[in-house]
Amino acid sequence: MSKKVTIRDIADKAGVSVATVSFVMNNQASSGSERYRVSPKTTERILQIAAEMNYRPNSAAKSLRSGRTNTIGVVVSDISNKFFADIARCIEDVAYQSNYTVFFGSTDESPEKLQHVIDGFIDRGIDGLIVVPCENSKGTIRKVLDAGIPLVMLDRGVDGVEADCVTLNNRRAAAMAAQHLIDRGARKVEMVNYTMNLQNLRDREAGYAGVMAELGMGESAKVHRVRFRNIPGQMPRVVEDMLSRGVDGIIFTTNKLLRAGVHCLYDIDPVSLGGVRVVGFGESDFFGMCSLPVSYVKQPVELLGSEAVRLLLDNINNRKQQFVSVVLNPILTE
Amino acid sequence: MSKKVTIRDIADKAGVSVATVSFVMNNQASSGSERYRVSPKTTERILQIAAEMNYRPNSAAKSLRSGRTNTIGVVVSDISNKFFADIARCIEDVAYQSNYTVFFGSTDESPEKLQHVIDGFIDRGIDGLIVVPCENSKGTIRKVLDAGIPLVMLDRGVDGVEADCVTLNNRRAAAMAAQHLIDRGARKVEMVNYTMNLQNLRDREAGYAGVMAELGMGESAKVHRVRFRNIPGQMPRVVEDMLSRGVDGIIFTTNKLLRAGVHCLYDIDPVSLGGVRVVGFGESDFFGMCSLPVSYVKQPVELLGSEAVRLLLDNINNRKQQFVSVVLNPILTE
DNA sequence: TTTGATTGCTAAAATGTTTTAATTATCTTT
DNA sequence: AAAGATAATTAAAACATTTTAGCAATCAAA
Repeated sequence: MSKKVTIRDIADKAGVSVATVSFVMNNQASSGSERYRVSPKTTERILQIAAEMNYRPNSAAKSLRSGRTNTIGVVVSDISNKFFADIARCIEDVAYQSNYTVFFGSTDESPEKLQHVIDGFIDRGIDGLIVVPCENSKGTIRKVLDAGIPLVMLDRGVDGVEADCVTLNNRRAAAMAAQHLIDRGARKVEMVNYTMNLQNLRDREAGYAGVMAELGMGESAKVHRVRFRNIPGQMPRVVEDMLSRGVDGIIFTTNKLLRAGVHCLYDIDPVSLGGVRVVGFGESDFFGMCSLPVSYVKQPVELLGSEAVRLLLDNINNRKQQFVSVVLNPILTE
Repeated sequence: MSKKVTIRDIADKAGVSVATVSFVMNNQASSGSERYRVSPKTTERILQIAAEMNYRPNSAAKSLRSGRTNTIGVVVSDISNKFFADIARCIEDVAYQSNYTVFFGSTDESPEKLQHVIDGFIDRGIDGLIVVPCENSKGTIRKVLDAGIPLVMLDRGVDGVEADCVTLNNRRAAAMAAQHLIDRGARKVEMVNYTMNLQNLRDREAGYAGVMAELGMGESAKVHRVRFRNIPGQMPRVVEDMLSRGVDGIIFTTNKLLRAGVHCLYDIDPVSLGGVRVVGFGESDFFGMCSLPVSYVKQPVELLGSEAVRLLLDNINNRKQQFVSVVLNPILTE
C-alpha cells in the first residue's frame, strides 16, 4: 500500500518546481502553448521520472482547482430496461473514448427521484448531464440549466425547455407503424399507450391519429391507456377488450407494453395470437419466434447514445448558446 | 448562475469560524461526540443559514481532505446484457440508499479493458470496486487489493485470489439442470459452453459432469465449446451436430448462449424445436412463449447485487481482514 | 555593448474542506 | 473569589493540484 506519489515528489526528484511538473503533465498534449513552455530536455526527464514513480494525478485536487471532473452523469428511466441498457452501453463507449467516466442513475419515471439523482451527481461535480426527463420534471431540468450545467435531453424533450435534445422522430415512427398495419390489410387499428404525459408518447399518438385521419379511418381510431405502474394489472383487460371488438392491428408504444401485450395475446390464443397483427417500439429476441409476426420500430440506439454524448461534450467544451435538436429516423423491421 | 456558496460564506454570515461550521455539517448525525461540540443554539443558527443559502458541500474539497468520495465503481462484462443490467439496477438502488453513487464500466471480457476501466475508476478516487473478473485478470485484481482498495468479486471468483466474492452455486445449478432434463426423460444430455476459462463456467461443467457420472451416463456426457466472440458463427453448427446425433436435452451455460441456441433450434424446426428439451441460465421474456418449454436456472439477481454492495460497504467502513464468500442458491424454473 | 524580445523556469496564491491543538468562555466547587 | 473542570470556539495546517505574475538567462538586433 505504497504512499501516493504526488507532483511534488516528482518535482523534488527532478530538481524542478511543482509548477514545471504541472505544465509538463498538462500541456503535454497541447504542446503548442506559447506561454509556460518547458524545454524538451526537462519535459523528457519529468515524464521519465513520473513514469518510473508510477505517478497518477489526484483527481480530487485537480477538480478542486480546475472545477472539472471529466465525469458525466446519465439519468435514465430504468437502467435494467434493455432499451436504456443498450443506450447506456453506447454512451459508456463513446464517453470513455474521450476520457470521460459515467455515473448512471434510474428515476423510475418519478420526478422526485430524478431530482435526487441529479442532486447527487451535481454534488459530485459532474461536468454535464444526459437526462431522460420524466413527467413533471420541467422544474428540475430548468434549475440545472440555470445553474449553467451542460445538459442533453434524451429520448424525449420537455415542452418549454430549451436545451440540446436527441430523440426519435416519434410522429413518423408511429405513422409508419399504422401505415404498415393498414398496408397488410388491417381494418381496425388501435394503439396501447401509457397514461403518462411524455413528449415522445404524445408524438406517437399524434402520428397514429394523423395517418388514421388521412386515410379516412379517424372514426375507428382509438388509444387505450395503461398505467406505467400497473401494466400486468391492466393489460389483460385492454387486450380482451380489443379482441372482443374485432381489432386486427395493434400498436404498442413502448417495448415494455409490447411484451406485456404479446404475452396476453399469447395467453388467450397461443397459436394465432388472436389473428392480430402487432407493431411495437424497440426490439426483443423473441419477435422472430412468435407464431404470428411482430413488427417493430427499431430505435437507432447507437446514434441516440453517441449523439447525446457528442452534443454534451461539445456543450461542455464550447459553452455555446445555440441549442440543437437531433431527430433520428426510425426503421421499421418485420 | 449564482456563485457557489462555501462553508466560509456561512461562517461569515453566522459570525463564527469555518471550523465550527464544518463541525456542524458533519457531527450533526454523530451528535454524541465528546470533543468538538457546538452549542445547540449555534448549531441551529448555522443549519438555518446553510439552508437558506442553499449550501452544498464541495465534494472535491471534501475528498481531497478526507480521501473519500462516497462513490463506488462497478465493472461488469457488458452493461447491455440483461443479466448485468438487472444487477446494475439493484446495485444502484442499494448503493443510493447508503448515499453512494456508482460508476459503471464494461469489459467485454477483455483483461486490457478491465485494467483500463479500473484505472479510470481508481484515478477518480472510488472508495471501492465491485468487479466481474474476466479471463486473465488475476494480475489486475491483485494489484487493486495490494493497493488496499476494497473490492468484491461478482458472479465469479478468481483462483488464487483472496477477496470477498458473491456467486451463484454454479455446480449445484448445473447439476439441477441436468437432473431436471433426465427426470423429464432425456437420454442424451449435452452442454453448450464458452471456450473461456471462467470459474463459474468451469463449475457449471463440473456440476453437469458430476450428475452424469453419478447416474452412470458419464460416457454420453459431452460439452460443446463456442467462442464468446463468435456465437452466431459457431452456434448453428453445434446445434445441427447435436440434433443429428439425437441429443434430447441441452444445457446452455449462459443466457446469451441459450438465446442463440434456441434461435437456431427454432430456425431448423419452428414447431417442436427439434423435440429437444432445453435448460439455460438466466431468464428471458420469451421462454413462456416457446412452442416447447424452456426451463432455466433463475439467478437471484437482487441478492447478487445487494450482497455485493453490502460486503463492499462493510469492507470500506471496517477494513476487516477476513474475506467472505457468499454463495447463493439457484432456483430452477419451468 | 546596450536594448528588447524570447525562452525556461519558479514562488506563491488559490481552490473548499477537515482536523489538530490551542484558546477563551462558562460553569462548579471550594 | 480563586481554582479547576468542562464547554464552546477558533486559528492554522494540511490535502494535491493549477495558474498568475514575475524573475533570470539567453539570444537577436541595433
